[in-house]
Amino acid sequence: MLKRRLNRVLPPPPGCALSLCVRYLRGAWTANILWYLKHQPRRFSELRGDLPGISSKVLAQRLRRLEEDGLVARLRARSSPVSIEYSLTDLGLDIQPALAVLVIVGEKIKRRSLS
Amino acid sequence: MLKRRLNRVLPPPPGCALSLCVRYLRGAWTANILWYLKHQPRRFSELRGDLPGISSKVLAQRLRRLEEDGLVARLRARSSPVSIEYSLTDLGLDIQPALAVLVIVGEKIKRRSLS
DNA sequence: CAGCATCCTGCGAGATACTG
DNA sequence: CAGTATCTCGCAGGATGCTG
Repeated sequence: MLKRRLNRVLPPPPGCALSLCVRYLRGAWTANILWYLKHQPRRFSELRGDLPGISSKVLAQRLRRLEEDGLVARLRARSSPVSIEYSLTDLGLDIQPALAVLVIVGEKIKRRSLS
Repeated sequence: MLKRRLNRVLPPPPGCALSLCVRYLRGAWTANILWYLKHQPRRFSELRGDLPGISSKVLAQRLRRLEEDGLVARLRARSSPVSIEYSLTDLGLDIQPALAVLVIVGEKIKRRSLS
């Protein structure tokens, strides 16, 4: 059956740069995954440790989409005990400043909600 | 029936500042709505014009959540022809720099995908 | 004008179990 | 270790129509 990847969800929001970028961060975990890849490549189970509560299914899904979107690269490091490293591509690096600002705003929000 | 608002979606991603902030931008239109409120207060139908393709239902939902989250303020401007103005709160202003960076990254992405 | 009501689709996510 | 399979739930969003 023809799979209808018609982009029905998130379909015709204005094609401006903001929507373009936000689209990459869809999903509750996506931004955090990119954040933990900032400093070094990480393996699947390392990322699962970084993100307490994520299921392997969701992590695999997010990583797969990030790879499709060209933000994350996949490298099979070893094969005897299977080991796969995920790292940021150039595009993934480009998006990091945006995440940094989101973190700063998030901390402001946190402080505000405490007071 | 007891409505189970258990926050099942987006529930226990690490409670870090990044997740906190990303939570406010959930939804395809949210970031754009905030963006169009940046320079001046806007009325409902003005926003609908700003965001070609959005339905009034979705716009009303997003505005309501933004109001709950404390990012947007609602002001009944006139009552004879009902007119309601939406504007950014201080918190809504705080998040603007993050959106600005997302726009810049989005433009980089756009340029990259053209070449 | 500024929405709300209703019905429907598709995706993100959780839980659990299983595999090479 | 790095996933896949199956099931269920809830939300974002579209379409259409209606209201004060």
